[in-house]
Amino acid sequence: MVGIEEVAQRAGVSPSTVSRALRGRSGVSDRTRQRIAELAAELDYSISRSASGLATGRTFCIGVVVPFVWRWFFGQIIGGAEQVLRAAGYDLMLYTAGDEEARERFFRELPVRGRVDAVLVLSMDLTEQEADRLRGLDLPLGLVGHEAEGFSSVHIDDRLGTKLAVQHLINLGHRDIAIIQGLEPKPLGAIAPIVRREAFLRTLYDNDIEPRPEWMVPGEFSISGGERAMDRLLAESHQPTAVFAYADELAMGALRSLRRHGRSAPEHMSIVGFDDHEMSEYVDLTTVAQPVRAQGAAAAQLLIDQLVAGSRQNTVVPVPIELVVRGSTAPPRKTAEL
Amino acid sequence: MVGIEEVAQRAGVSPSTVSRALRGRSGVSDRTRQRIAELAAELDYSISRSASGLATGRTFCIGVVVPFVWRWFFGQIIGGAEQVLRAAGYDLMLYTAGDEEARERFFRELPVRGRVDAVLVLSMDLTEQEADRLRGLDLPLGLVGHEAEGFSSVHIDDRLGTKLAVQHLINLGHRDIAIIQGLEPKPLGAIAPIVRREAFLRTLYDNDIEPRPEWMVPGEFSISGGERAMDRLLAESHQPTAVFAYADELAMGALRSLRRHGRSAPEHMSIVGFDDHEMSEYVDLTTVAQPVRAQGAAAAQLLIDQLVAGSRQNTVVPVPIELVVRGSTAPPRKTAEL
DNA sequence: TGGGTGAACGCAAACGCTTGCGCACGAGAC
DNA sequence: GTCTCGTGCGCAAGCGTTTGCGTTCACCCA
Repeated sequence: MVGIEEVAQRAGVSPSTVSRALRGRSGVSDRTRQRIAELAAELDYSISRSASGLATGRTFCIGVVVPFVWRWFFGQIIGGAEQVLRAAGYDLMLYTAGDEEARERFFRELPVRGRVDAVLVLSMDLTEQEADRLRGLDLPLGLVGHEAEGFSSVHIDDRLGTKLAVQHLINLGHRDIAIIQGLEPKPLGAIAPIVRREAFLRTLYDNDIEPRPEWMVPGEFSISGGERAMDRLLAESHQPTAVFAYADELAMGALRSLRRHGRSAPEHMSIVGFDDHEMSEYVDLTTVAQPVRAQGAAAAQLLIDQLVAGSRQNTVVPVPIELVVRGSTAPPRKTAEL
Repeated sequence: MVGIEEVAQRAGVSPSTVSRALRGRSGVSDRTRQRIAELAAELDYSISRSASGLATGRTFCIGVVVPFVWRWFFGQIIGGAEQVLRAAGYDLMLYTAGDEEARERFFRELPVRGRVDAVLVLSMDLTEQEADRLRGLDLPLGLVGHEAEGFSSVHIDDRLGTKLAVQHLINLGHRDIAIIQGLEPKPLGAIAPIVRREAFLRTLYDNDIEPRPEWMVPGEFSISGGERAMDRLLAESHQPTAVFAYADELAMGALRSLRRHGRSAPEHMSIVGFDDHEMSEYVDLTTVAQPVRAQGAAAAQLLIDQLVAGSRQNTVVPVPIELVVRGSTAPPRKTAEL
């Protein structure tokens, strides 16, 4: 492994000059700089990140905390973020904190300490304690999904999205509308489920529809979670004519359950999801589309901006959403009771 | 940020002793060690990774190189790997090298240099040059998907998997079988497409079936890629009764195309995929199942083993596969020409 | 009682890079 | 010809840990 010393010797200059030349600092003549750059390339010199980090206090690394890597949604965001970070010369360090144990451990040990220059948190509703722990790092912080004090953030309007979806159902003539909610509102859950649930209720009220508690079922965040949720709905004596699902994956599970019970959408029941998952077009699901990759990219950019500016100014970027009407929603059958 | 010096002062010992105590080195009395541990916890001391890395030459970081983060398949593998790495005290640094530009850049700049203790490459067919570049790092190397000199690896038997799938179709009575191949065999592509294609041909030959070139269509690795591929097949004057798709995502696209053309599987055409994607059960797709998360975990473990042993011994772990028969395959219609 | 032994710990030199400061030198201004 | 100033560069002191080696001290055995 060739070090800065060797490059310096070959170039006939001191290590300081090599350092300055390579980092683009002033105080080096163009001729020398050029020569050093060539020499470095020729020798395949690569700076020691540890040494550089020790000397400067910067790691050129961004920590990204995510509940699950293997969800399409998160993969997209990470992909978007990575592209921006890479372009800015930063590496991405991945931390998953899906289950409670991993999460507790992450915030206790805070393995990002001294490893990263900024932290990006994806779609996790942080407890005040967790947020504080991160704020204590004194690093630029980013958040995708909602807002929090001390964080730059990028997020959609969950309230509006929910309203778009539910109002769409109502406009089609539905009044018997169920919701498959996200995770149970636990302290460790995401905040979006709560917001969407409230917006769901509000939209019903605004249309003089009385919600029925038995039509508000929780759904674990997965296809099979959605399937089980729909199973429960179908087990009710009186069934809704439409369902709003917290996420497309839940909606897909609902569709599967429907099919297993010999029903289909939208003939027997209309279903609308949220996210516009890659597969949603495939299964012809009406949904609320949000740009996913772009959110990751935008959040990463906010952090980079802070890092290059050296300032700590938190920004909030709203993200547009859109109702995409596909084949899973239609007016209710006259003979809804089948 | 409290450093080792402060812990040392408060404990009334030298930094050396603190270092030894915290790293579990011998030469520290149990009483002192205990005291230091408590003090470190109390002060929320966190070691400077840069400094430690500089002194030891180890980063406790593993680089993971992946073509795309947002594919379900890779997300799963990364998730599996992360869990193992985290448990062993390593962090995960993510590098995506999906398109040619990113890939070329990655192998030229080799940003992992001096940043990681080992490198894990996921499902990328490395050119000899690329593999050499990595070998030049003189670090433990891991590979998921196939084997390569100088790498520990974890992979399935693509040949066998393909044979299982195609033979299944033949056993059902199909003789007019098409293949939707993976990426065109480019230098930068994966090696699996080539292997599966060859195994496909061999299985046909072994059953005295003559392959038809017009029934071997390429498919870009995505749902819409599969859709376009099936469009091409359906445009042929003489059509196959069954299709083997390189991956489930391609198969799903094929199903979509089929439906768009007013056909369906398995009535008009049988379709079998590869991977057992999360969604495959949902769309009732017959496929070759491989454990995905487990492969990531196993590969990570191979690297950890090398790192703790300090030796450089490459191991190859074969991974079992299994044909999962679902509803997308059936015997051909008598009136295949519809 | 003296010498040997091992445990517990401190000293100081790395590790490889960065950067404030100082020096030399040439170019201009007077 | 002196003075000033700016440019280009080297010196050396960090940055926070680790670790080989040396020292101290208590203890044991001859």
